[in-house]
Amino acid sequence: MTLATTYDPAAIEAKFTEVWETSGAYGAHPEAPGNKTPFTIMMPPPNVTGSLHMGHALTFTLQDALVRYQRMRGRDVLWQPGTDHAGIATQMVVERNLAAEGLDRRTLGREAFLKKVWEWKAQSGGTITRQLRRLGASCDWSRERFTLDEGLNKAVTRVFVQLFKEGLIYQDTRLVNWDPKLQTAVSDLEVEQREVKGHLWYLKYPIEGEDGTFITVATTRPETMLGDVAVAVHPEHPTLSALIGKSVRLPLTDRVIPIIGDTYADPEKGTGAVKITPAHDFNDYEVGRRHGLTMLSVLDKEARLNESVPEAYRGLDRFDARKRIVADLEALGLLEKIEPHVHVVPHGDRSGVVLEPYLTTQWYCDAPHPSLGGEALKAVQDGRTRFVPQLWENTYFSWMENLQPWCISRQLWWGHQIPAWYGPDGHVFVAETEAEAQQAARQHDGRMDITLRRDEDVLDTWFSSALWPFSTLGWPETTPELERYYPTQTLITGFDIIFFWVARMMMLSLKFTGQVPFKDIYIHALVRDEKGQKMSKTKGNVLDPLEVIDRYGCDALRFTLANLSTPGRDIRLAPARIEGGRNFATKLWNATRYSLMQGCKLEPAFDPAAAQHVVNRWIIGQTKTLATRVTAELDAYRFDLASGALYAFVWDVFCDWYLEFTKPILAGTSPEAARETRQTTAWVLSQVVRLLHPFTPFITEELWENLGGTKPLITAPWPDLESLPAAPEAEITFVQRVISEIRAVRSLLNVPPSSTPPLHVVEAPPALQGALDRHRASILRMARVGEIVDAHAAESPLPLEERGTASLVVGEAVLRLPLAGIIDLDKERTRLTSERERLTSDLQKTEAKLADPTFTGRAKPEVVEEHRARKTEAEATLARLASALAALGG
RNA sequence: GGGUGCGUAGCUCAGCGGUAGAGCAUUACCUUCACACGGUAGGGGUCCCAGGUUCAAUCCCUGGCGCACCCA
Repeated sequence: MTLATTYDPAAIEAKFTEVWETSGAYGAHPEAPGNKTPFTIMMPPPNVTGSLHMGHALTFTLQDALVRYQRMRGRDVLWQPGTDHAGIATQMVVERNLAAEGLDRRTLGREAFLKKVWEWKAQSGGTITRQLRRLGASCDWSRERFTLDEGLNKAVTRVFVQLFKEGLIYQDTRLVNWDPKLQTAVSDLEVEQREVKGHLWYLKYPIEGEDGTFITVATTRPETMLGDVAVAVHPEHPTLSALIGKSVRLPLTDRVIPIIGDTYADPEKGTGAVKITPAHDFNDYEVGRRHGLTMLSVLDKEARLNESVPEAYRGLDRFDARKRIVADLEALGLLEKIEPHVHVVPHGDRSGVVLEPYLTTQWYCDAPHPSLGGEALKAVQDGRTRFVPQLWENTYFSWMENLQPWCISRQLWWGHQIPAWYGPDGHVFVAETEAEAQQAARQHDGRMDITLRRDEDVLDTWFSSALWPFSTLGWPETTPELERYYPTQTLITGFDIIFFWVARMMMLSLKFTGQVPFKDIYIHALVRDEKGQKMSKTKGNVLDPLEVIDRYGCDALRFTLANLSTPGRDIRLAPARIEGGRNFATKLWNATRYSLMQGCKLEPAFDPAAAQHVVNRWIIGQTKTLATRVTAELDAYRFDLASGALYAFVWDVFCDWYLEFTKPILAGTSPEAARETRQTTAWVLSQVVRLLHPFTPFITEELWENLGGTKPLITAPWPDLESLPAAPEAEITFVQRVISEIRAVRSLLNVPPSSTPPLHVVEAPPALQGALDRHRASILRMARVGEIVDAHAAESPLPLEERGTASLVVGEAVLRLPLAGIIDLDKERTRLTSERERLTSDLQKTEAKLADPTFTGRAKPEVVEEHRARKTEAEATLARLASALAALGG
């Protein structure tokens, strides 16, 4: 079989994507596990209507690498795929589409609207999973789940009802973060605090009964003054505290509100007095509760002023109202001053609009409860679940230790509708089905026919994804999958959803299964552009993974992403980096193509432990070292180091040295050595493609097939080379150094590539002489040397200086390159002199250390020993250099 | 304001108590029979600054300075 001259990723990718999936290679096997240990990893479900971006490419590359690795190690792997309904995001898209047709969801009605969303899902829902296949994601697609499918819906309902029964889900009326654009409540996590340049308005409130005296309050939101119910000053404020107990007449209204004492008013800030608007500010809300103040809501769902305000302002948008109120106060002479002011303002992370603290009734989950957040915190503290890199546990801890009740209801239609029904008297019945709710209602009410109204709201999408690790496996049923694959081994995800998702999975998994959902949580970085900026469509700096795949190949992208995945550091991805990955793939392709051309073919009977030729024994030992290294790095989630080790091996060891060393053997006179070399080459390549397969699955599968692999590489066992002998290093290292030295000298002295001078051996102990003999052909070829001769036999009557000779000192060997008429003797002298200077300076440092009794006394013995050896070697090399220089009259 | 991480070659980053590394870029040479997406050789670094610990600090500690992110 021969390989195409040029590597064409597209054809290979299409072929194996198809072959792998249809062959069942991706599937988990609960029914016939044999003696395999399960390995489970949950795919963080992407938005069902989303499309693949570079962040996905990274996370799924790493997941797939881990999964392929574990599969090759003989685990029964379940990589559970699926998608998320992404409530707000999806509903927003569909509403936008409707708006383009001049429709809106309310005129359409709930049922018709949901039909539209399902249509949209049907239309765009397969996009991301198709794209994941192109990335090579080897998940068990036959088990794909969706957060709104029937089984998951059942799990969500079960969990909601049980938590409600335990009092861990409850309704409450309090301030929430309200998104006036989307007209829904959102959770604390969906709030983005943005710093904005605003103003501080100083408003003068007339003191009741004392004409001409005022108290001044500073506010960033003058429009809320219509909802003020008090003015607060610090009880120990030197001047203002005297006003406590008095009242002010609230301008623009006819209301009289009290001046109260509360430590919330900071004497150092603003004027020392603050207006209190409990229905529109989280801090004021607390003050209001402490003082039993009324909560006066002055905004409606769309953040327009409502009927509680004087008629002139009703219906005004909040920002129009601000201008109007400021103008009116100014006209009344009640605006003291305006200062520019930078402050943080909450924005909706989806809608981007300014959020309003808004008084509504919502459903809450008691996340801080010991049986939820408490357990989730403990599980990481006691190591049942481990973060990798570990530092992320601090992020997790700080969140878990300050948990707030989680607002789980959303005023949306796309999602899991809350299983709660209201009776005519407003009593709420929470049940898994309407029939059960009816029954409970009958008992409550005593009547047979009661019309129940279902709660219209849906649950936060993260509520359903929090159940993902077990709901996808069939819970609440006790399925074989749940028994076998839960708890899972590893979760791979980004740090941005530790709170949103990871923490909540921890809570609800522990609560409902009694076990942690995963043992390891591997947190990877964010992909940024080459300047370190977040990729975003508006900035126009996105790299589309699919375009990258088209251009460079999927393996190039995957390898590059894995290689850049340094723990704790973001990835700066530039096209030049991916080019590097592509070049690597091409290099591997060409090396294999060449090997195949040489007739290298996998020989099942080949025993690497029995190889004879030192070059082969060397590369086999190097391969063993590589396999050990890659395995260890993958076990430690060091995808960067594992891929880096493979890169260095393929390029610097296998291609640059081994293949070059084998050329004379293959062209040589010993058929036995040539045969062994062919088999060794094929064997090494077969190990390398296996070790690389998790990173670059497509090209390795293709190469493997061509090398003569019988069963698909995806199912091949992971290399275990522990029993092989270590590499004989010394001889090959010496030969490499000889070749490198000659090349360096030639380059420095501008010896033309076409000239092939002889190499004279002046001095060499028997072992090194033997090495020079054994590797003669390689040295001639790789260093472009004409012949290797004994210097003493070859001595010419002319002095060295006149002949023009370059000297090489390689360990215990001294070699010469006679370069008569070619080299510049001064240059050679300079070269040797600077070499001597460098060594002398090193030697002096080493000697100084050894002369220091505190060093020899306190340093570890092996370190001292190493310095002694260093000294001995430097002295010997210097002596040889000195005689070389002397020969040149230097 | 609280917290975390990062400052190492022109760029992007490894490394780590015992004489500084890679990739890319760059320079010179090479159409050497796998590969120019290549080969060979080279240049390039007060390892942010200042103290401290240590026989020994790029690495550990303290304090700065700068950058990024998270939380309030």
